[in-house]
Amino acid sequence: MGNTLKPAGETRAGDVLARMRSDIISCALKPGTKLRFETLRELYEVSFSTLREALSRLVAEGLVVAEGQRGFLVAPVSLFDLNDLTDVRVLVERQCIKLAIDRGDDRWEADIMAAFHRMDRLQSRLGASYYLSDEWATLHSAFHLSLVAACGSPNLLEIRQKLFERAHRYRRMSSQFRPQWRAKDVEHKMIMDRVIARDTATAQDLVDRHIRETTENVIAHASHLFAQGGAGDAFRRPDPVAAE
Amino acid sequence: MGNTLKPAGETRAGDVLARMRSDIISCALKPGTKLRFETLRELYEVSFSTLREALSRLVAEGLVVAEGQRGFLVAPVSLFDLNDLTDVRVLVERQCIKLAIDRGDDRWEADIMAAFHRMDRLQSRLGASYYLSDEWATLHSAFHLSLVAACGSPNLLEIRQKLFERAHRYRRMSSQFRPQWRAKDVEHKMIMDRVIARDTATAQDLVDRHIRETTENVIAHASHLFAQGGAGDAFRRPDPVAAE
DNA sequence: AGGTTTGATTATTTCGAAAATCCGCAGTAA
DNA sequence: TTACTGCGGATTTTCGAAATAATCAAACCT
Repeated sequence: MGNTLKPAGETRAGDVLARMRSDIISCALKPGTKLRFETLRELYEVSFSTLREALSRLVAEGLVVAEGQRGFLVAPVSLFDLNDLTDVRVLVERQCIKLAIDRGDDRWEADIMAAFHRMDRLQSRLGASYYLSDEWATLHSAFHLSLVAACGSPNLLEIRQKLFERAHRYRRMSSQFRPQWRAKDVEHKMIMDRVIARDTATAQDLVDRHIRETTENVIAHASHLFAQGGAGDAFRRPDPVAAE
Repeated sequence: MGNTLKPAGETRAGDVLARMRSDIISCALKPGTKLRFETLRELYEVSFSTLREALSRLVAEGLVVAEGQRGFLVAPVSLFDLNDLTDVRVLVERQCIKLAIDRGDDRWEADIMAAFHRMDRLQSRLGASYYLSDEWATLHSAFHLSLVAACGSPNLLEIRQKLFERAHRYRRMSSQFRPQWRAKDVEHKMIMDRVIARDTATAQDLVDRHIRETTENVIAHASHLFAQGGAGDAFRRPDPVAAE
């Protein structure tokens, strides 16, 4: 049991994967742009094979799409996709909440409170613009995961996590414009309370609203970014996205 | 608008992907087997890079799991995974059915009947052992897809399709032993009738039972194939979410 | 003897060049 | 003009070898 702890020992592909994911979510790589290998090779300082590896994994996460043998593309954003994504997330999250409340134990409750506390403390420390911090995003993700971690379904959790990551990009697009995140603080606390009180129906409804209201916020403040022509880009004109 | 204009132009990686998927589903590559590159390179007659490409995509489909920097593994099967998979499929399929019935048009109804007819005719032609045929499996898959094709949610359909593929491997494991598929014929017809009649609740229940009964059948006849050692707590580890 | 380190062996990951493919454009014919 | 065909440049995909990491076993220390 010598090396159970190796957070530093990461593969090069894993490193590039993480950097590209971050760049895509932060829109440093804009939605819809073509990903040319030569350009990426300079940008991330790796070879073709390593890039291909990272690209393949990002395709699996839905952040990159493969265009046959015509290369790769940053997954486009659209109003349609955002709404669809939201509906699927609500379906999955409601089920996760239900199962977690049915199956969760004391340890699970404690983990939720710990995750909330960490997120809450960092919020206080960072002040008004916490929602721009990558560190807060991580704790926010961990909090929502802790709520459903006890659901007992690895398959559901994996699906949920992928959807969460994709939604994260949309959230980020709006948060850089106008922060309407103030109300989210209390919402998180309310959700935690109802979950730990094992009030399934109310907890589900709160999470449902939590997700849908965030989506509406994004649509209100950032939808101009993905109305096909609007986004300015330094490289090429965005291709009209194939309908299906 | 026809984007189905390239059936011949396939990449080498795509070809290997298809062959490996087929071999995994048919259990020619047994669950839990370590996939050594050198072996695979001889078996499929391609190079490391091409293999890696195919492997990556199979990981995305859940038919192969990656073990850090310790190579790849055919995704193990277990009673736990089968039950979990079934529950998630029921959740997703019920929602798909509901949405499709809400949103489907005449064209959708016609497509369902066409898909059923093709499946039904092939069944008659092949006789008693139709369920072993790859061609029938394709038509069966197409029939179930046609039922939900009008649901209007690309994200949900993509998730559904991946789950369907994984379940296919389990179905195949039992069908090679003892065929209990006789009743499925009438079930398919009943489901089609209730869907086209827009009887949402009944259609959902029928599909629900259709899936769960198949799972029970698999457990009854093939579970001895995946009772490897103890409980499957060491199976399928996706991305560890960085807590800190 | 038990447990740990060292070193050889095996397997995976990464690399950059070579082959295959795609895209745009010019030239030709209807 | 409009549509078809064949070249030239650019991009992706594939290849096999070299570098990196993991595995196993024998030797070493306690």
